[in-house]
Amino acid sequence: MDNNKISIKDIAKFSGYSVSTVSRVLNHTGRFTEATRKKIIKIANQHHYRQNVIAQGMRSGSLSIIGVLVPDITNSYYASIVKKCEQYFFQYGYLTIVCNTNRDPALEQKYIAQLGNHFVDGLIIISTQLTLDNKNLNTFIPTVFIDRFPKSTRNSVLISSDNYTGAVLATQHLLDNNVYPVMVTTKDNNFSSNQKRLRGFKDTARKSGIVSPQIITLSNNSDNLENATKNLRQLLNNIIKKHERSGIFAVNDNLGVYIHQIAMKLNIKVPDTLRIIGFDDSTHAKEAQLSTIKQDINKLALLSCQNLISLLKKELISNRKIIIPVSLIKRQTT
Amino acid sequence: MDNNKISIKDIAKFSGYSVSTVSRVLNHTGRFTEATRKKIIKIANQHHYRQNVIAQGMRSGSLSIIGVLVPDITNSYYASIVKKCEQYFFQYGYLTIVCNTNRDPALEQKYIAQLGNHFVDGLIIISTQLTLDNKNLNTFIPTVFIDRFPKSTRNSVLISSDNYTGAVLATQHLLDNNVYPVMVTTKDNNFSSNQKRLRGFKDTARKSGIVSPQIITLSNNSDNLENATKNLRQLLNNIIKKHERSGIFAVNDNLGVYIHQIAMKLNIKVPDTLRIIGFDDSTHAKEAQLSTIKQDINKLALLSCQNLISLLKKELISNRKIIIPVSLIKRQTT
DNA sequence: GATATTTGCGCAAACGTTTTCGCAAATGGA
DNA sequence: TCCATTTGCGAAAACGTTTGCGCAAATATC
Repeated sequence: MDNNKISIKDIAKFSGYSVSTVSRVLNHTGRFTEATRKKIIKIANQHHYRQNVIAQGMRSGSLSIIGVLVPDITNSYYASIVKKCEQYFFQYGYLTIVCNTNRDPALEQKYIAQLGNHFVDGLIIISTQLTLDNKNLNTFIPTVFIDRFPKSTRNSVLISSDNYTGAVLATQHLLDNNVYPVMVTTKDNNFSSNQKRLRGFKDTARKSGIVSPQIITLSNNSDNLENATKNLRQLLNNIIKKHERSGIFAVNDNLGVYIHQIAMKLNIKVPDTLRIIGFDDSTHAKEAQLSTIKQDINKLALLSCQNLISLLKKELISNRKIIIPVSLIKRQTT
Repeated sequence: MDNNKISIKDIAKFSGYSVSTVSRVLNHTGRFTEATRKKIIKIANQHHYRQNVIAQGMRSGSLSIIGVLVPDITNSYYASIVKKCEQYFFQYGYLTIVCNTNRDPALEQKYIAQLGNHFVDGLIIISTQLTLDNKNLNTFIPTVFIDRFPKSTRNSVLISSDNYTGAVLATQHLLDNNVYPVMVTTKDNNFSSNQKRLRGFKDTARKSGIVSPQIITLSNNSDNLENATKNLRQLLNNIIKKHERSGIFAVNDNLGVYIHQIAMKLNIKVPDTLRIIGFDDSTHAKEAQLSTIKQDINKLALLSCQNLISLLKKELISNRKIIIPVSLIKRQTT
């Protein structure tokens, strides 16, 4: 029985034609008679011939694969991006290798090193490192960085949402609600996106006359919120004691939803006593009816894909740092 | 400047050694002096040599890639499985190509055909087709099918949760609550998993004396729940009018959570007037405090990976159809 | 010091394609 | 009928590895 090891050579042998003719027929290039085409195709089908992309890649120098690195595909934000990318690239003839870096810089490096061995034509990276050690990126693989950028890059495009303006919108929204704004964030604030959100909050609060805007940094990262619960209860109680009308700007929706839940457990009325706004517009936020700043994930993903394709085609790229507008979504928590 | 096109040949030239010696040094195989090793490694590093997996694949016949097909990576159930698989396979030296089949059988076929061209060593498939047309699977790629199985398979392992028993547990739980059980499902019920859940419900309800158990099939699939809202409102009202204490067994958590939300909007008290139980134990269910049947996703994914690796190693596999136990999770909706 | 063994390394083939070049046969134009 | 062009197809090289084989030099054995 012929299992899957039928090559173009075998077909050449069986059909009596040469390897080159078989190749031309199979690729519909060059010259051949309709008669030979039929014979060759027939034999190829009979033997369940499958083209060997490895050998093709050997010749062309490419496997037509794109690598996508995300911290954790279980997170709906990353999942959405990965899905869009995968579907977009498939239309352009690329398959997508997905890597969960698990917020581990060393693992991220491993993946990049591995993918750098001529596996992929291009990369989409949502990095977990503040300064991406680009030792492994010096193979100059065309790369689109989303949200978090390495210090210096070559052959790449940087894309992110407008985190600063988003924070301004959120803070201003709280101020417009006539509440005292407090920002709650996590230790992950070495991410450039989080830093921009902090800055937007501070600037806006100061502009409204608050001299030293209050920022609460929880000790744990956003994955491990449970551990921060005790702190959070105290903090929430403190906040509502201090200002009779206060509003929390949570650095992301996960945190915002979590704060909302704790407030409910503490019988703190939202939005009457406490207002809450998040950032991201995740599915969680939708379900919890959390006000938030909406990132245009579709646009983000689409632009990432388009720019990567442009990089691959070596087209001229005018704007190598793209900022995508965000918008305020008012829901029940403000 | 040497970009990323440095081959083992170039290093041979630069170092004065032969290609074979360079290869042996780089792979730490065969014989060579420490001195030559140092020289070669140095030159390789200087020129940023990266091994070419395509050429290696050419020789070995494999790229060490696994393909994972899921309907939609945005769904947390599939995302969890993909993540586990990807991480497991990476430890074993495999990268993972992820494909969103988008519940489109034709697209699924396209992916399988593409991956069949010697791209992958093995496949994990959560199919969207009732009967998987295995024309493209006759390349005998080792495959693990999760949840939904094709009619006939070769070189594959089938794995799913115990959907039947899960449905029995859910239904019995409602009966134990002394409520009249109604099952709500969607048009996706051509999936073998859903069919098993239906059967489990019917059997259990009948056993309790209900002659013709009530099953409501919503017209739209689980992605498009909004369109079913109007129906659902009427249905819920009908149900609670008919039986003073009723309980809904939703075929999956998405649907269960959705029903819960609508019930709240209709001011139907849950669990007092209406009890609800879902299936899957998704994150949504946790957040909504929905009672549910918990699938052991970790075990499911782990066994899938282990069995695929076994298939790849051509190990003897005793059990080619694996059923994973489920358990009842009682929360606030029952 | 002669023989046997080990060591270090090079040669060349092979993996499955695609593509350039060239040649013979077929076709066209007068 | 003769020459020019077109057509169909084959030979061979190339892509970057790995690896079996062999050979000379180095080392060990007595």
